[in-house]
Amino acid sequence: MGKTGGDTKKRTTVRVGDEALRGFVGYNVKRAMVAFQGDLRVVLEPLGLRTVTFSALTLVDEKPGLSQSQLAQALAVERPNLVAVIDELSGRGLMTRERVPTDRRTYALHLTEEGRRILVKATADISASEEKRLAGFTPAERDLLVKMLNQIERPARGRS
Amino acid sequence: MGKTGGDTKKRTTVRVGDEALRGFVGYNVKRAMVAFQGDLRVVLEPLGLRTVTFSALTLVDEKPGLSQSQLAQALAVERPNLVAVIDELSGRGLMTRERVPTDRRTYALHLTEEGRRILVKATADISASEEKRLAGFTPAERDLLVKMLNQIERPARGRS
DNA sequence: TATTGTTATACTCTATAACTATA
DNA sequence: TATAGTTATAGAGTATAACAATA
Repeated sequence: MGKTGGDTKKRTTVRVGDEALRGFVGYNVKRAMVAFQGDLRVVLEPLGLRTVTFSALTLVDEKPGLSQSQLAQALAVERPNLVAVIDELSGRGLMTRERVPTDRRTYALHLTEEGRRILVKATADISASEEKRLAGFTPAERDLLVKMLNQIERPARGRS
Repeated sequence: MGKTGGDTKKRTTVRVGDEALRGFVGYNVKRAMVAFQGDLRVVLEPLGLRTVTFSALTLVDEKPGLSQSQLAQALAVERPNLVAVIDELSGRGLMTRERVPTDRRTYALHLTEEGRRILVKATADISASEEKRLAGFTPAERDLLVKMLNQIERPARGRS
C-alpha cells in the first residue's frame, strides 16, 4: 500500500518513443494533423458538428445551390457517404434540399439562417483554436508553412 | 441541351473547389497528409504491409525486445488493436514473440531475419517515395518544414 | 490489487455495387 | 444509355469493457 503519495507512478514500464519514425517527413505531417484534428474535435463537439458536417456547411455557404454530387466531389468523399451528412444537417434545420426544376434528379443545397449562424460560430471558434495552436508562428512563417504544404500536394514535375 | 450560356463544353456539372477551407492551416496539413498517405499505401502494398505493420517493424527494430504494451503506447494505438498486428507479423514470420522469464505476462518482440530484410526494403522505398514527393524542396526547406510541424505538436505555451 | 495480453464489441470513416427516378 | 441520389454492405481504423494468467 505504500505506493501512494506524491510520487507519480510505479512506472516499471520503460517509455518507448517514436524517434525511429521521425525521420520520415510524412510521419511528422501526420502527427501535426492529429494535433489539429484533436483541436477541431474539441471545438466542434459543443456545436454538435463533425469535421465533415462543418466542411459541408462551409462549402454550401461558399457556393449556395450546389448539388450533392458537387459537394461530395469538393469534399473528396464518395456520394453515398454524403447522404447521411446531408440528412443530419437538414434534419437539424441547418441546410435545405430543394429540387431543381430544370433537372429533377438533383437537389440544390442551401444553408438556413440557423445553419449560417452556427457556421459563423464554428468558423470563429476554429480560427481561435488555430490561433492558439500556431501562437509561436509569425504570419510570414504561417504563410510559408501553408505554401510548403500545398507544394507537397502537387510535387515538382520531374522531367522525363 | 444547350441551356447553359457561356459554357462551351458539355460539362453541365460545374467543378466546385475547396478554396473555402484552404484558409485553415489544419486543412492544408490534412491534405498534405493524405498525399503522403497515398504514397505510403502504394509503396507498402507490394510488400504486403500496412502503415501500422510497417511502423511496428520499425519500432521493434529500433528497440528490440520491447513488449506489446510498450509498442502500443509508442504507436499510439490501443493494446487490443495491436494484437491483430502482431498476429499478422508473427504469422508471416517477420516478428517473434518470446516469453520473458522474469515476467511471464509479457512477450518480448524481435524481428526475424526476414522481418529485418523486408523492413530495410520498405524503408528504402518509402524514402525514395518521399524524395520524389519533396523533390522541389531543398534540404534546408525540408528541415524547416519538419521543425514547423514539430512546433505545431507542442505549441508555444502562452502565458495565459 | 494491478498489469499483460487477449476476446468481444461497437462506432466511425471510407469504398463499392446496385437500385430508383430522372435525363 | 447516363447521371443524381439512395440503399445496403463491407472493410479498415479506433475505442472501451471484461476476462485469464501472472505479478
